[in-house]
Amino acid sequence: MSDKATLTEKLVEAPADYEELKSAIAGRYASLSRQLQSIARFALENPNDIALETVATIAKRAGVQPSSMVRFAQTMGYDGFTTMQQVFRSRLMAGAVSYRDRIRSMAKDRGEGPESLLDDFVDEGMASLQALRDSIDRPTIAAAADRLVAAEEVFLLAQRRAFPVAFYLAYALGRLEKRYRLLDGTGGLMHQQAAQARPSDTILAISFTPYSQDVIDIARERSEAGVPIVGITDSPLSPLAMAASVSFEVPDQGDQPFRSLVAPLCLAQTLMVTVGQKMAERENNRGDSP
Amino acid sequence: MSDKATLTEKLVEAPADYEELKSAIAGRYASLSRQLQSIARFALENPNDIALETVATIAKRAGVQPSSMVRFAQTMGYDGFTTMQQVFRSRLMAGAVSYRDRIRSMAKDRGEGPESLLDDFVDEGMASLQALRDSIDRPTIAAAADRLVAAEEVFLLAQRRAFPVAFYLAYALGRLEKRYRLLDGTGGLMHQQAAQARPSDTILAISFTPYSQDVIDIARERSEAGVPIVGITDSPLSPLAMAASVSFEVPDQGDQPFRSLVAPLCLAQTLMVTVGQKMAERENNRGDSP
DNA sequence: ACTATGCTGAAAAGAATATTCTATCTAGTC
DNA sequence: GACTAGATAGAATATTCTTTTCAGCATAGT
Repeated sequence: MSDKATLTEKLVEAPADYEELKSAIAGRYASLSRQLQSIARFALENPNDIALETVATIAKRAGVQPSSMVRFAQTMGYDGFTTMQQVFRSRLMAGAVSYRDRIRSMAKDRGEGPESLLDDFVDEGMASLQALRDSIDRPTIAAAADRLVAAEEVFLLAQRRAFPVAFYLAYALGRLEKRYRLLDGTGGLMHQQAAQARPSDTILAISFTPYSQDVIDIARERSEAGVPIVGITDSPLSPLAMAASVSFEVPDQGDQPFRSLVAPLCLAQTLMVTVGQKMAERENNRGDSP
Repeated sequence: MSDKATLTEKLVEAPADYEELKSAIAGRYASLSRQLQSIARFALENPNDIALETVATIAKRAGVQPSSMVRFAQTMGYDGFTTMQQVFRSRLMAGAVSYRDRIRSMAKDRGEGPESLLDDFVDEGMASLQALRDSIDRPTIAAAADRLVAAEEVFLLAQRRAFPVAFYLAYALGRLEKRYRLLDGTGGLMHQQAAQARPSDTILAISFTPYSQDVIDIARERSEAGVPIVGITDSPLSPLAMAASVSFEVPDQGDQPFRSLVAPLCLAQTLMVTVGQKMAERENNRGDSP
């Protein structure tokens, strides 16, 4: 008779807090049935719903039957849905407390050191985004996007710290089906690669202090050869800004150990979506009046 | 007879959010009966209890009868306790979700809705930073940093959209004078490169939906070979999280055209600075007691 | 192709909960 | 000191929610 553990199997002990539950779900995910997997995903993505709503409501929202929710809870080792819900509720309470603390410390007028580095960098990132919003000229974005759309090919040029931005741009341009070349300098061929850029192309160059000599040299040289340059840099006085026909100056926050790329990447994202829109428009016009 | 509105008086309209309710209670406090006053005090002091517990439980904790709780809710203009409880529940959620809305309304306070895409993406970036702050477990950062410091070499593994993060990490590790290898897959040698990772090393892998098959395969394989894996991904259910010994789940905001890297990069920055600190500590200790 | 096993969905049973009702109590007033 | 209006406690009721059950269905293995 003891083998009749088919239903309400409590082979597993029930996780007592949310962190445990999360890893328990992750660990057993693969062995769950398809529907139970979808419930698992829903639970991890909407923990607040699980905490506050009733089984019927949650089930509807997740597109399953209430009984399946109960089954899920039992599979995870709880004796019913209600028991599992407690875990989600305590998570909510713990979060609310720390949230309040955060408000309190913010209200303390920053006279207080944050509790962890993460808070520092989140604050810093938010500040640099605000600065970006305030300093970037909207028409410049449109102008740069126009240049990129008009270009036959887009050459992406960046080194060191700025390189991730160029790579992100390459990824985006690829998805937009825009021709591009990422000048990565493999095999020391960067100058040769760059030399292929013609006036019908556009170079999108990114560089921050300390400016990469290669990037600056290439930008200057190609600019003189008549190739339009769109620059993303950190000061209107940077040599890149000088060489560029259109340039963005992303304010650079202070002297952190490793400067953040948050602002430049946000700008890059905006630029790419703008390019995408303009390409679509152009496509439409071409279709309308051929 | 119409004057028999003595009970269930709905003379007052029910406050719709917690702030309103709070001031409504404060305003009418003096005119409440003694017991209702004590309930009012309890409610404002233990809003979490009101949100999550049952009437019976709350009543016992507050030292009154359940019916008194109902009467209190009705006095405040709700048609029952349950209705009032909703307000307390949404307060609890407000702390956890919808930073979007909060930021939007902050922007609205400044007078204006978003005029350009840039404003949209700045908002979005800030929201994802907030979500990052709330969802990342601080001890996990320390654990991951310890692993990285202890590693003989750090192998960086990422593809496509996640690659900029790996590159940024490479840049930072280089500056920290920590040995690393960036698995860039040049010449299709990624698997071979990765195969060199030994248990004394650590692989730092980054992958977001849609997960790169190569990254997942390598992480799984090396994990089985005993190499510690630190993962940065977007869900506890991602195959990368499963294979990793320590993993971060960076909440992924909705369905933007090109997903932002703001949050992962902020996390990467935090992780690198933490590693730097721990390396310095270690160095000091070694100097102190040789 | 067939059987066995496990999963899913609908609905009914069962448990818990909120709300209402009435008798009782308290405080203020004549 | 009795009376009245309002508030309270406790039990009864009605409602809502969770859980179980069972039949049908899909899946995988023989």
